[in-house]
Formats: sequence, structure tokens, C-alpha cells
Amino acid sequence: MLKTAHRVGRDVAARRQDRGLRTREAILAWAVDLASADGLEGLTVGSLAEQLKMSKSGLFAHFGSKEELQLATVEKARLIFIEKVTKPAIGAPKGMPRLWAMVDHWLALVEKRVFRGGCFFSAASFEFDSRKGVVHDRIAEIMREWIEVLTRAVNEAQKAGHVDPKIDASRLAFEIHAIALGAHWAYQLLDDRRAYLRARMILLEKLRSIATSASPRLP
Amino acid sequence: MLKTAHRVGRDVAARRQDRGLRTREAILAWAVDLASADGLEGLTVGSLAEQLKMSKSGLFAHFGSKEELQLATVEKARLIFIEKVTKPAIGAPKGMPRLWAMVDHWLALVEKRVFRGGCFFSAASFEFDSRKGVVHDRIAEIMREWIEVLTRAVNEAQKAGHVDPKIDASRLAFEIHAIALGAHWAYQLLDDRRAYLRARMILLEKLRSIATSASPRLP
DNA sequence: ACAGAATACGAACGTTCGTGCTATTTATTT
DNA sequence: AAATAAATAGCACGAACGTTCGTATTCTGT
Repeated sequence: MLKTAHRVGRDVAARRQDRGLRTREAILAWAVDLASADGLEGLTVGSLAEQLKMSKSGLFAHFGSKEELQLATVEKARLIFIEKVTKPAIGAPKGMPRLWAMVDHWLALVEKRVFRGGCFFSAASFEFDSRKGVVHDRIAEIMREWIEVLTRAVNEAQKAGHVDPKIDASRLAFEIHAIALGAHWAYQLLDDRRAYLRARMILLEKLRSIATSASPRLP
Repeated sequence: MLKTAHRVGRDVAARRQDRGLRTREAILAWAVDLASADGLEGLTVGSLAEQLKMSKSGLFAHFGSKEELQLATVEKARLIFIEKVTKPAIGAPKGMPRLWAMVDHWLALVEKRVFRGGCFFSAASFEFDSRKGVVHDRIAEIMREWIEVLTRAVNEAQKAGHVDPKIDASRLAFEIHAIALGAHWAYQLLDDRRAYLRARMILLEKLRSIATSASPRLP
């Protein structure tokens, strides 16, 4: 039953052309913002249509089902994340500089309030962490991907001789992610304005403590 | 308007006696479990009533409004948290042992799946972190309280001479909380079975690195 | 045992949810 | 300019939402 809905949604999306794709993009840009604040469940077709001054049915036709809308929103958020974090970080030289660039851009993404409700994926993670279904699966997949990107950055820093080779890369990735998560939490829920400064200091200290003498200086 | 609803809810609750209070407790015990998985918004009067084999109206009468139900659920979760984490930890001697007991019981609470959906307050935090209203305010208040408890535990450990006095207590509390948050995330979303073991190792190492020679040995 | 209060229920309310049809507008192609 | 296809709107649906109200049940104190 659901599978059918997906296929319909995908087919509809696939057949679209310029104009349709542009409105679709406009919808998703707004949807990401809305979902970051109200959650992917709180992202309702009605409110979305109203805010974009479209009809429910006109908007709905772009996706074919709510689940497909959620998936598309998650996908859009992933692209923004890659655009604003992963890509710029790859501009930095391999090793410690790139590792730090990743952390830095990541924290900046939320600090600069690119998403109205803070970190899209932190919210989505905790919202869907005990549900079943394709949306959960996709979110988990993207998060695994991100942790892997972080882990690889650590590995590369080790290969470059910037980081102590005895360090467990995946564990360090876990720590980095956890500190960022803590910062999002403190900033968003407790309105702690120093949360990101603090996270940066903690992470800088951490990275310095495992840096070799061959590592380029951290900021 | 909402204020009225609250007052009605409170009054209704206040007038209750034994039987009423017992069913109310039964409702809340179930509600905490449900909300930890489906969120405080996903906690609907209908589903709650169905699962408890009660009528919607009969259940609803205990609270007077959905918001009051959410508040009561948050309060119940807080009591469980205190019962299972704070209280047992206070059983341990002041200083490093108590600090570790706090961390340990906290992680155990989620590990043992006391709440079906993982850590109630992590989920609630990210669900309500960009909303306004009394529920958000209460959650934020409780979380501040918890961070303060952690901070005080660090302070006491410093006073007891177990922890380097140069350590910034509130920053350490932030780090501890972040690592726990990261563990909940990895365990619940990514199904990482080693998440809590890893968090324990990270935190043990962290605490050992700031422990004085006067500190009792950590596990 | 009876009165009165406390507790629970059933039915209904107005809304909003996701979703399906059919028509109408807008763009592209011939 | 007509024909065709794509994009949006209009309207209606059944289900579920929070909430209200009148009524029945169950308990408590006398």
C-alpha cells in the first residue's frame, strides 16, 4: 500500500519539468526550515501549503504521499548539509586542517541559523529514533554516512602524520559528534549563547592533545 | 484561554482521591513510555485511552487539557529520573565516587530500557527546543536543574580533593552530558550496541585524567 | 442503606489530518 | 492558433485530533 504511494510519488516527481521542479524546490526549502522547528511529523501538508500560498492538493501532487514529502525533505536537508559543511571542508588540505574545517563549518551551520529550528538532523534523529519505516532508515543511513566522513577525516589526518596513529578514529568521531550534539542542545533548548564557543574550545583542546608536532597549527 | 485550561486541570487533579490518583498514576506511567517513543506530541489522548482500555473522556478528565497531560507526563518522567539516577547516586560518598555513580546510573537508565523509546528527556529536549509555551519552559527548567546537579557533583569532587581544582566544573558537566547524549543517539538511532560501553570508557578516561592522587579509584 | 461526591463512559462537537478525484489554468509543441 | 501536456486549484472523503457535556457507575461517609 505504502509502496504504491512511493512509486506514484517518485513517478510524479520524475515526470516534472522546469516549472514543476522549481516550485518543488521552493516547497522543499521551506519544508526543511519548518521541519527543523516542528519536526518531520509537524510538517503538515496544510500548514506548508498555507505558508507558501498554494493549495493543499497542488502542493501534495508534487509528492504523492506524506512519507514521500518527508523523504524529499530529508534529502534536501542532506544536500544543504553537504553544500555548507562537507564541500567547503574538502577545500581545506587533507589532515588536521580538513578535520577542523569540518567541525568548524558544522558548528557554524547551526550557529548561523541556516535552519530555523537548529540542527535539522539532530531533531530528526531523536524524532525518528524509535520508529520503523523508510524515513527512519534514510535518516540513520545519512547519519552513518556523516560519522564515516568524520572517521575518514581522522584517518586521513593520521595518514598525514598530523594525529597520533594510536588514536581510535571512530571513537574520536563519536566524541566530536557528541560534543556538537551537546552544543546544539544547550544553544537551542537552554538558549546558552556560549554553547558553540564552548564546544569549539573543547574540541580544539581535544584535537591539540592528540596532534603530533608535524600537524599544522590549529586556530 | 489556555490558562483556564490549566487551572481546570489542576483543580480537577487536586480534588481527586485514592482511586483517581491510582488510575492517574497508571496513565502517566504508560504515557511516559509512549512519549519517550512517539514524542510528547505523538502522545494522543485517543491512543493512550485505547492502550489502557479506557474511554477518551474518562482519561481526559484527569488532566483537562492535552498540555496539562504533557506537563504531568514530563513531571512523572522527572520523578522516575530522580528515583533511578539522582537518589541512588547520592547513596555514594561525596566526591569522585558520587560523580561517577551519577554518570553510571544515568547511562544504565537508558541501557536498561526503563523508557521504551530511549532517553525521555533527550527526545523531549529536541522535540520542544524551538517551541514556546509552558511545556518547553518546564523541560528546559528540568534540564538546567540536571546540569546543575552534575556541576555540583563536580564541585564537590573538587572540594573533596578528588578532582583538579583548576577544572571548570560547568564545562565538565557539559562534556559529560554531551557524551551521554551521543551515546543515546548512537544506541537508539544507529542501533550501536557498543555505544554505552564506549561512552563509559570515554568518560572514565576523562575523569581519570583530571583525578588527583587523593581520589578513590574509579571502576 | 442511602445520600452525595468522585470517577468513568458514550456520543457528539468543530478542526485538521492525509489523500483522492475532477476541473482549470499555464506552458510547450506542432 | 490549435492541440497536447504539465501544473495547480477546488472540493470532498473518512479518520483522528482535542474537547465538551450529560449520564451512568462506583466509591465514601453517615
